[in-house]
Amino acid sequence: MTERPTLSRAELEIARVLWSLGEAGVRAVHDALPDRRQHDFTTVQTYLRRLESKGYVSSRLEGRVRIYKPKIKPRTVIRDTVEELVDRLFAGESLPLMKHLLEERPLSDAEIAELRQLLDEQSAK
Amino acid sequence: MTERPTLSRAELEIARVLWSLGEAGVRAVHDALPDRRQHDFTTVQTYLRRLESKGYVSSRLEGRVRIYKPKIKPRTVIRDTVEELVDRLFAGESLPLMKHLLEERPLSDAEIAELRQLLDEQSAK
DNA sequence: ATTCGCGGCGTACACTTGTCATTGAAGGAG
DNA sequence: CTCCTTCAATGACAAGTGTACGCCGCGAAT
Repeated sequence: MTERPTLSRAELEIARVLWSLGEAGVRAVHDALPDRRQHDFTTVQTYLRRLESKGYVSSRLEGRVRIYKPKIKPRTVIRDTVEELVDRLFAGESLPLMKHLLEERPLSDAEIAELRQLLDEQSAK
Repeated sequence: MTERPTLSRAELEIARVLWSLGEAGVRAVHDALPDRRQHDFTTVQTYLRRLESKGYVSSRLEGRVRIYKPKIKPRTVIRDTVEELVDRLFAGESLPLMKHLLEERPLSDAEIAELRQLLDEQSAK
């Protein structure tokens, strides 16, 4: 089993942005971060470097710019991260987390419909 | 707004155990931890001490044993923690997290029914 | 009394994380 | 050519985190 170190909170966000961009240099990632969480350019650079040393992304030098590319799929990272959260905060039960989400964060009708859909598929199996 | 420092992953689990016990000394918390995550007694003691200094629990000396008691409700901690996760890993959208949970972690029929129930209440409003 | 076992309390210590400052090369503006 | 902007590459550093160890005192067992 390939044991990768886990990602810190800040690194998770950088990873997410990189997934959404596909591939990108430091500047692009920096600019794509949500306003309320602006970091210094070099901070983002450090995160990306660490992401690489932890094995989550790869990079190549393109001209004078280093381009980073995700190496591990979102799915995988999300699975690991969520599993750990559920483990620690909900004793391994995912239902309470879902209930929390439903109660705490309002969903649009469309979203509710979508969830119903998914539930149907689940029980169909 | 009372700004409390956030809890680390390990501290979250200790907090969860303490909520489930209501009040407890170090030994009780230590013994209530899941097998796969046993820590040294004094490690648990340290976590509890830190939880207290971060303002999440209070304690009193009862005889020669220090009893810890949660000060912040699970609800609150869960809200903050989940919100941060959703923010960083899902750009603030909770639906993708729900979808992930549904796809990745199988639910029993009873649980599915319970969720349907909740969805109904949501859309009723 | 002496010795155990348990818990409290203080302290430690390496590793991780968040956050930059610096230094230096490379290209474009003038 | 010279200056300015833009990155890359490093180095740094304080705070946070995981994980104890050691000494001390108390009450129970010998």
